[in-house]
Amino acid sequence: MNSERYNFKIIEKKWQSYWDSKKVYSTKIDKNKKKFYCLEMFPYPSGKIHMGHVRNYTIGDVLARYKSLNGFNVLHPMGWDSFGMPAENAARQNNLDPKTWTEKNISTMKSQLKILGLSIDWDREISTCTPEYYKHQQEFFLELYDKGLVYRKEQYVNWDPIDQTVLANEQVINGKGWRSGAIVERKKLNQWFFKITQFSEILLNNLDKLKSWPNKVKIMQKNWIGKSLGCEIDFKVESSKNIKKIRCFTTRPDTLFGMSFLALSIDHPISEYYKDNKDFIEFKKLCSTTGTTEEAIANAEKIGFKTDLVALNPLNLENKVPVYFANFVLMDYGHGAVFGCPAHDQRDLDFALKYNLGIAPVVTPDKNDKNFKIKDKAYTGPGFIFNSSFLDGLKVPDESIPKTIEYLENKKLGTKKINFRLKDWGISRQRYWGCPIPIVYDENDNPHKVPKNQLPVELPKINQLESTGNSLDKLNEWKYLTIDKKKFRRETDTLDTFVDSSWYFLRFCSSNNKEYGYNLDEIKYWMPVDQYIGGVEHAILHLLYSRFFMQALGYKNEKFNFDEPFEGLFTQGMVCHETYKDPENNWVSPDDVITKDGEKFLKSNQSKKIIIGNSESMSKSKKNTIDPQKIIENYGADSVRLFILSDSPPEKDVQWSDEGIISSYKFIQKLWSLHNKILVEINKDHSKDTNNNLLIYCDKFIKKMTDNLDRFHYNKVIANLHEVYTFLTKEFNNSFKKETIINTYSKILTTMLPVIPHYASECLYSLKISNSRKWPSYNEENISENIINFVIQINGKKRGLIKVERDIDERKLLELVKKEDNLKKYLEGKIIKQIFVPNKLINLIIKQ
RNA sequence: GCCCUCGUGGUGAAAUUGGUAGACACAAAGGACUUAAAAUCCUUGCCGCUUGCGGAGUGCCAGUUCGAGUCUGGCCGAGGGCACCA
Repeated sequence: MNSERYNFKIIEKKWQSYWDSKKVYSTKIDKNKKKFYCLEMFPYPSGKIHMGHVRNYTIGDVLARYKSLNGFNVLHPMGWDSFGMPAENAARQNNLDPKTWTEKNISTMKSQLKILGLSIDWDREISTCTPEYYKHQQEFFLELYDKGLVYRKEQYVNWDPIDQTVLANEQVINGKGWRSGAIVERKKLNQWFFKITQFSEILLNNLDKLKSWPNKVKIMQKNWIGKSLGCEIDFKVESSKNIKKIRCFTTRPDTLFGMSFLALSIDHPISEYYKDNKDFIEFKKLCSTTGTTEEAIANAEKIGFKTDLVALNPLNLENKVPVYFANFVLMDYGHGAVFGCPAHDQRDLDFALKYNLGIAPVVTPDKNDKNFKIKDKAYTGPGFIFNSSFLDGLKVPDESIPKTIEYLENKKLGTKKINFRLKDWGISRQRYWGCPIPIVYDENDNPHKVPKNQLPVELPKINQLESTGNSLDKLNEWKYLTIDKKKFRRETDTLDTFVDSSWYFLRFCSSNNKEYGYNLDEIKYWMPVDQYIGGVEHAILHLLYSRFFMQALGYKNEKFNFDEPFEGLFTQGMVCHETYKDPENNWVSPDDVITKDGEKFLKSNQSKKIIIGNSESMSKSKKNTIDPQKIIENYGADSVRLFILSDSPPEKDVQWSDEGIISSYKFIQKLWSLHNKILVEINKDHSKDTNNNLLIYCDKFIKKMTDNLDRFHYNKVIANLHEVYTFLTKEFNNSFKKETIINTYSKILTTMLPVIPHYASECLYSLKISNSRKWPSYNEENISENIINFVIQINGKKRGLIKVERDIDERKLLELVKKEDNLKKYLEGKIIKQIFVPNKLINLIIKQ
């Protein structure tokens, strides 16, 4: 009998080298098999893997292994999102080049991922910072250029003064750079753009097709694209200046009769007329102090600057209203001008109340209430138009908006217009460590494509980066070149790293294809990604850009047989840990904390008590991280996988706990001693089974495992494993035939393969059964037991539970109920109603 | 301010279509084994009276229903997202 402890160190290594040497997870096209493309968001090689990676890749690995057991041809690749700023920052700090730093990190992290026992096809590994990868990206850039989807324009950009780089709008968080945290400045630069707005409509509409995406993400993207249907209206202006009209965009033309002012953005062209006006300059200054982000301004006071202009209501020329500059109107949406209808827009109402402007309601919620009044809350709900001359009686909003637009168009007063909030994607970055843009400029500053045969434009090697700004721009021997005796200057900006990750899933389908970024046959077989798994922080940027890339690449020549890159999306929660501080308010790592008598102290100075803070997602800045490598070394990969899945559903945050990982480790040890007990039991070879409990339970168990794996309820999968352990420990006090044990137990072990692959492989191996690894099926008939617990309710309350035969009828059951001694006291009186749910419950309504 | 999501024991959570609330695990307490400790195993959601039984109970208040954690309305609280988007 083999009763020694389960030695994960030997066994995990053994199986990992077996999988490696046999290339078990390397994948090829097999048209006889259904494919499954399982992809986790590839990591940025920042140094070492963290628990977030462990969770992300464990979830993906469980799925990949499960699908593979179910007969799918599974593509499960991994790579490195290896361009980006941290490499530059680290290189500056350590006086080395970003390439060396990045390559070292990749090698560390790859070895760490390997000891997790992931079923990854490493033959397809890619790294975005290699010329083999970005060569194709440069080709795509030029393709998009030819298609008119790339353009250059001068624009105000978000300038990060610390990182000396430009940020996309999406990368500015509360007016600060998303990485450096510096307050963002406005600066005018020549920039390259991808014309993502060309696909606004399709990117919006396709969201409906994405049935297996979280609703939350779809709503975020929908809001981001921000389609609104409305109307452009030119307001005639009476003015001493040369101003004839002001164009506004509105989604509520039906409230025109309630107009009492017109408001302009401070950046509106008309502001030119006031640029020398001292009061206006003061006003502009005042606006800038309130900040530009919505949340800061949300509760800020609405303020305005009254001009000497007067605007005319196109539907009622008698109605002449003042024109203001106002802090709540944005220049980069619509035309930077709105008409104010205080009764039906809260901002307009706040503004009107401050400046004593008219508040005329034109929508009433109740058709008969013609005296509807507005106090301090604007009415934006449905209703009927009134006080509006020929518009009166129209139903809001279904009739009123289209009818008003129709009227305005007929009278040539306005034009129906669809507006999107989405802006084009600025892709230029003033950085060294990124993909070079394959463009050169002639002496007149006209851009030219770098010829295809000269691709890739390789990033020149640099020994030491300049302390700030773009080192590439200062590298004259690279920057200036001659083609056909003409002098050129290279584009020294590099591409936003979101470009790198916008097509990597295509590259994985044919990582080694030299001719082109992908091979169309491979794409047609593998794409789309069946399940994409990653953090919700990429809900908008990365996912939207990837969706755009598919549209852009497939655009016109329609090469792809799919619209959307990611069929299914799963966003996993974060890994959290308590935060610790010493009495001096410094963050303390869990490694430096010791527990004594239920209280925590600083390990190096045990008189210092630790202040325990909230559990927050693991981050270096709060020092509440746990190093996965150490945990794997101490407890094994299977224990870590088991724990990271066990406590919370994968889509929610999970708390890391030392007790939890120890408990998972112990559970595997317990499974192992049970396993050895079962091996002994098999050899006893009883001639027949004493009962059929094992068979019934096994089928029930497989059904539960199957259901829970299908629905991503991995925490319940772990619970099922605990249950089957408890069941088996009890059941093996009975005797079963060798055949029965092998049949059921090998199925049970097979279901463990996705979660704890090393352990389950070892157990199956020691059972000496054939190597065919197939997800077990279950017999639905076995699951329905013959004796069931029937719930007895009296007046809606559960009063008893009786064991009866399956499919018992109502009459028979009632007889049994009446015989039950402890139910008799509830049954005094007359049964006036009874509800019978077959095989479940009976509810007796009794009147006393 | 708007949009979305979520409120279940000391804690993380289960409860597929409305039908046995608290599976599974962590912590704590008690018990068993042991000379003792560790390890292991068992018991325990709350309140009330003697093992048993009874009562209340899924953020709060109503409603629908024979029956509500689950459905509807209102309120309170937490988290996430955002663009004052007209």
